[in-house]
Amino acid sequence: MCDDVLMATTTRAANRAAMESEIRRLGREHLRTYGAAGLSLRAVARDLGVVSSAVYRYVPSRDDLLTLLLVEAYSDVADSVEQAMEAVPPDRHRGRLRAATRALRAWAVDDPARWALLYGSPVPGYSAPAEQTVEPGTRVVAMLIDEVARAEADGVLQCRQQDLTAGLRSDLATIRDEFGVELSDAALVVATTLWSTAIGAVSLEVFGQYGANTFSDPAALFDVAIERALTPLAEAPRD
Amino acid sequence: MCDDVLMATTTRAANRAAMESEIRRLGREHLRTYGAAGLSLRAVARDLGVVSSAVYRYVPSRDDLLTLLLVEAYSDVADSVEQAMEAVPPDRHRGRLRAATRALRAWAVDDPARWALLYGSPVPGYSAPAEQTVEPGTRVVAMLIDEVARAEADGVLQCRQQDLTAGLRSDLATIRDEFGVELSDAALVVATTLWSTAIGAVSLEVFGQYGANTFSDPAALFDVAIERALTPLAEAPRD
DNA sequence: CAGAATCGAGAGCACCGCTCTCGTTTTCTA
DNA sequence: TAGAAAACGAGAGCGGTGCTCTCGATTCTG
Repeated sequence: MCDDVLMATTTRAANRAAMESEIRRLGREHLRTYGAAGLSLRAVARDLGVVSSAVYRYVPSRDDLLTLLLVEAYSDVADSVEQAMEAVPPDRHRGRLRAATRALRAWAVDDPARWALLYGSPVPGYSAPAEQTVEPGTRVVAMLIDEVARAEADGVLQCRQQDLTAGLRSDLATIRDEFGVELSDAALVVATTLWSTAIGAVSLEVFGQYGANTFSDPAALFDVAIERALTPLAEAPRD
Repeated sequence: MCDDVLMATTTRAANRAAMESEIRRLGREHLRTYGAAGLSLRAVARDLGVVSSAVYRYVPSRDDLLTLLLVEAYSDVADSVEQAMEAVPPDRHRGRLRAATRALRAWAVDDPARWALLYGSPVPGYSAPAEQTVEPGTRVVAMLIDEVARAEADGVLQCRQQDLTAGLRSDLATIRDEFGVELSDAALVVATTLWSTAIGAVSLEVFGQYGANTFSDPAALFDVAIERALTPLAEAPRD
């Protein structure tokens, strides 16, 4: 009896857990295959062998499933970047940044649809709930800023001060506070520019802007663009 | 009679022309409002005061309308960039490139949905026909490359040669041929990096990756990122 | 063990892209 | 200028979408 009750209890809960994880899995799969706007709950239901209305027991709406996958993707790419950075010694700032951007690109190339979900055009009619997406969504750029800050602290960042508008100065101050990090305006500009360049280069490649068969070695092109963005950082020995 | 015939003749043709331009206009409007994936021929038909099947007399399919708007957008942004560049004297290469990227950003900020159509995630299930989109789609980057090439020819481009892989060298050679322009590998890297940075910075801003109220002056941030990408170019007098 | 919560199925609503047919109107041509 | 041909708009229809509601059946719980 007790066993029965426990069985029964776990049966329900286990079924629910299995269902939810299966929906996520199929969601990822459909995202990969059909893209964000092509994500269809009915199709997921079909693959699940269940009628369309049934999935609404587990997922409030299509947009909520999208949010789920969005948060998951942000976390995945951030984990991937983090892992790549940590594989390089902490004092090799340039090497760590290089590894970070390479991991970013590799993740995107491996799953273009999820990259599109994160950094592509917003899905029409869908706006990601900030309270769920901001934290995982800022992890990557936070790591870049942090690394540049540590490079500056170590005195290996050589960049001439640019003329900045008062508005921009105050914006940069806000960001500094937000990420809780100490670095100069110039260093912060280096970090955000690196970020822009990386996002731009990856998106151009992944979204097919280079044309079908233009580059046989897009990774090499990506690297030289990143190296250009990294010029203010001194090369560490054996970097 | 002759008048009648002419009237009649023009009535048909004029009606068709008016219809087609109205569909384009409504297409642009819907694109702006609902995004690429939200572009619906039925909705256009409704706004046109006509039954849905009627618009198929003028547009073969939804995707063809999308292609139409895509080509139009590529041409618009290229025109805008071209105009901005031509407003700066031909010898001020850095100033011209600055003006070009600023025009690019201004165009995108003014119409984010069309920017998304050009440089955002591809619309699922839709792939732009290369024979129609490649030419207008490469105009902007062609202008950037051309300007950098002329800067190098004028001897105002100072960039140290990077180590490039053999594959990348041959890719760059292909591009040089494609655009029919003479410039060094290093200069071509400068140009493509500038392009990446510009696209990345604009997309980050327009797609809302900076967060809702992070930057009060995103144009200033864009400018400093571009200036960093433009460092290899000497400043012209009074630039 | 009975009441409550949960579940899957199914019908239904409004929307989508797209195709086909059917009268009407306009244009071309003999 | 009269008749053939082309173009046109309306409407019905097909299969797809997200999402809501109801209705029995199952499962949990007090």
